Amino acid sequence: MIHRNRSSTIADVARLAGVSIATVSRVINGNTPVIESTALRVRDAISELKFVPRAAARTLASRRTNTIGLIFSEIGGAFFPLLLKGIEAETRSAGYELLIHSTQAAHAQKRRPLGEHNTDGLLVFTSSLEIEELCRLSQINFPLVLMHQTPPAEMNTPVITIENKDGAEMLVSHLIEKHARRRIVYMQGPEGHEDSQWRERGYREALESHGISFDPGLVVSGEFDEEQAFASMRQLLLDGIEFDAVFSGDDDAAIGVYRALKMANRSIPDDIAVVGFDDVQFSRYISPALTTIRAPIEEVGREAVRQLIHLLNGEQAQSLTLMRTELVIRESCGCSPKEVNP
Amino acid sequence: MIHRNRSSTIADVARLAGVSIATVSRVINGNTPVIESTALRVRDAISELKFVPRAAARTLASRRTNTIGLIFSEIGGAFFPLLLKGIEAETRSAGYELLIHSTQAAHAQKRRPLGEHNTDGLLVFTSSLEIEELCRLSQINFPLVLMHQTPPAEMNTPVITIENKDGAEMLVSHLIEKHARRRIVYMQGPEGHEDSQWRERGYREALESHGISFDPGLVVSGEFDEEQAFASMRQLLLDGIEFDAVFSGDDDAAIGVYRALKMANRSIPDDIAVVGFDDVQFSRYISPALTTIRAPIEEVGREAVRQLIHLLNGEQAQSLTLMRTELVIRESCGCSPKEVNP
DNA sequence: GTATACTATGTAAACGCTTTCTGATAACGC
DNA sequence: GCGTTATCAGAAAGCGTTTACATAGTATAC
Repeated sequence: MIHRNRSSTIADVARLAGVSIATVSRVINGNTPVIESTALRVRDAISELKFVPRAAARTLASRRTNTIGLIFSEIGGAFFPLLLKGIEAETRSAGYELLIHSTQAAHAQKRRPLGEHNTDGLLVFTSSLEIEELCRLSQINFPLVLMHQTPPAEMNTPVITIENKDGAEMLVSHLIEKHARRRIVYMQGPEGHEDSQWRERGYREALESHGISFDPGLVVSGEFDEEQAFASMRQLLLDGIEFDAVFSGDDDAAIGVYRALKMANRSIPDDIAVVGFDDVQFSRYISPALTTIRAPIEEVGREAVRQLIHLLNGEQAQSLTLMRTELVIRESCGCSPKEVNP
Repeated sequence: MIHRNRSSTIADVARLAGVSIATVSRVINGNTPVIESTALRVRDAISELKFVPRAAARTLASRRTNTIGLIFSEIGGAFFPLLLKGIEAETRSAGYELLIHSTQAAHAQKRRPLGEHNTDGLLVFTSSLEIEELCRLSQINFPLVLMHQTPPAEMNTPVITIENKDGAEMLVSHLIEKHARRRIVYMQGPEGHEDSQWRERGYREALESHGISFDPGLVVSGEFDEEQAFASMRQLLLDGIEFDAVFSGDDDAAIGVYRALKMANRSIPDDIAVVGFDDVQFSRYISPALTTIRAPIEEVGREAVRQLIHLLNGEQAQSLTLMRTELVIRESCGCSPKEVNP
């Protein structure tokens, strides 16, 4: 067994190229001019020794980690891959590394959270970080960008989110205008969930602008969750509440609604129209295909990174970025299919 | 504007606690005994100053990054979130950080890849890293664990993968035994894809053990992709090839198969039974619900991390870990539904 | 031709920890 | 009581870079 020979350092390169380590550093970083002939010798030496600078040493000396941290609470959601994809791509092309962290219950306290000690800036998804820590970071002026979460009033942290209200309004208006629905159920997401609050606002505004009065009895809990939506829908049916459409809050909940309605032999969309929100992968495949709202999740990720990079460069960042949402009409609202779907 | 006051260092803590920095370090790392009364003073000082050690300085001094790298090629796939979830959770509970990297075309060369310089060990998913780099890392004895990819012969790198062959065999045997299918199409994945090769082997063995001779005309390209599967299936139908079942290679391809069959007015499963592989989220929701194979993806991720940790601890790792797969019977094979699905 | 201003490179001091070596004190055996 | 061994804590030497400062050499100005 050969000992793992300590890999080469900048000093080895300097020796081989016959220059000082400072010059090697300059060639690598390209921030100070080095005469081409010298640079060439250095580059040759680098590739001959397969030299790769140690990230830790650079960080220690330069006080920049070259790393962005991402904090989120759940990997589960169907949109997470898209978000991550956008973040990863943009982080990459900005020349940063990406450190990720979920704050699932179990290990929360065990780990040192991401922060000044190992990242240059942080991307925080919804409420995955305690307000307290958020404030601390904000106070020490640590670069921070929030996604789908408005910061406490005194913090001036950039936020990227989607047009929840507009999306919901489009959906509900479509049900009212094109399908003459008047008694539309809204299923709320988890308590205090910002996306849900905005969607509810859009729902209300759509009702209002069409002269339909708001009926609190039509707002139930769906929790953005199939099972909870199923239970709430059954209850609604058992209670004999009358309604002709359901805005399920999100696509996951729509599945629960479908199950409950089918079990009760209500036809979708003839008896009850159903619409979701998110346009996750399965939405086009369920039967009838789900009318929903598509949000540019990947773009949310990219934009969040861009704003963070602005902050890292000491530039001004946009304090609120709202991404446009888009109505995706399929069959569950009562429109006719445009294509064959399984 | 207040200057961002340089955050406190180990020296500040030492001063406040009236000890040397060495003692502070020992209290933090807990690897050398420190008398309790002293330790207490140090801990108080740490929390008073809100001291958090700089990762870079620790890494530089200790030559351990405390970080695991994950390399993959595509975030897209439906199983990626599960894999990541397993990896994240296990990494976390082992006390490591997780650095992720995708090798999507565009930025591949632009970035310094993950490696010795910024991680302690690497998790590599399928063929996301060039063989060359893989060999280099292996040669310098860098801790490496592969997922769903067998290493080149001379490398002795641990591999975690799933029982592709057994799964395929279960599926095909089920079609033969329970549904009396004899002419079963197999749709291959991408050229050289290991999962696909094993699935094909399972397919063949199932045929053989039931006395059905292998017909190369029933093996077509599906590429694990909806569109490609759709095209291949249409071609098969146009060519008038006779078959009574399709093993689509994976669930994505099954969607394409569904579309082609419906378009040709062939009933699933009465005319043609269809089975997939992976059990992604939509499989239970499409109609008819897809019979498929479920693999413990999350567990693959966890196990990969565990093996890597073994390596990091200088212990022996298992060279091959095969995760058991499970037959999920729904309707598309011809079995009757057990529950109401949308 | 000397004074001046650049330019390209070298020197050496950080950066903030871990860890080896060493010393002081206390505990122990006899 | 003295020598020996444990135990705890400090001093100081790195770890491998970046970068402020110094210097030598060259071009520019007069």
